[in-house]
Amino acid sequence: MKQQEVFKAMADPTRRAILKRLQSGPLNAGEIGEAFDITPASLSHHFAVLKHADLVRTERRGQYIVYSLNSTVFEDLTRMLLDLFPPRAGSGGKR
Amino acid sequence: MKQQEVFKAMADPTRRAILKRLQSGPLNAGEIGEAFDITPASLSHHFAVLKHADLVRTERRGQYIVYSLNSTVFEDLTRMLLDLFPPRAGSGGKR
DNA sequence: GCAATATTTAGATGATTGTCTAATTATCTA
DNA sequence: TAGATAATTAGACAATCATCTAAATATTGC
Repeated sequence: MKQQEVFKAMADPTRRAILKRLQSGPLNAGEIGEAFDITPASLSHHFAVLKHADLVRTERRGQYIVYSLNSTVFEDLTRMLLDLFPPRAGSGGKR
Repeated sequence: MKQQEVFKAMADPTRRAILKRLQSGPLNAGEIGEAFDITPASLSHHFAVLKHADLVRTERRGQYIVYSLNSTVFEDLTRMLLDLFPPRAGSGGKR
């Protein structure tokens, strides 16, 4: 997995919002864009970054291109963070 | 917590390496710097970013300034990521 | 095939970022 | 107090980034 690409992708608030928007299920580019005040071109750029980091998957559905979260990478991401911040006794865990 | 600052701080490979270096315990700026081929000034800049994101704590110890991981923020970070990527049934967990 | 719609690509621009050198601040010790 | 060491701050510079407009590509339905 491209650790650097993933972290870079997550560094932008718009991209994080896109990921959050996709939690409720796959959406096409236009539907995702409704929530943001940027041009389709800019949005497309963010999609490219997310795709390059393997955080989202795409599938053409006729005229539309449908985006969805790539859940397998999230496990990698979790591992990545646990590696950076190994939980210590007494921290985290229960709420 | 400043979500944006944290993600931005994590986006740089040198800063992630610094965090990783601090896993084994507190170190002063010079000790941390030995591992990297950058000037003290650049290193200091990275420290400032990490501090601003509240990922590290500092304490002056005489001539030296000692850096250590701020473990409380890691829990926040974990929550932040679980929020972005809520684990779904059948994903993650066992290996 | 053609017009309409959805999305991406190309190219440009201003802002942010990582790095450097030089100067400054803080601390120790002789 | 003066010199040495540790680290930061200030200012500059090249590279990267988020955004835009304009043009290109892909698909649908008449």
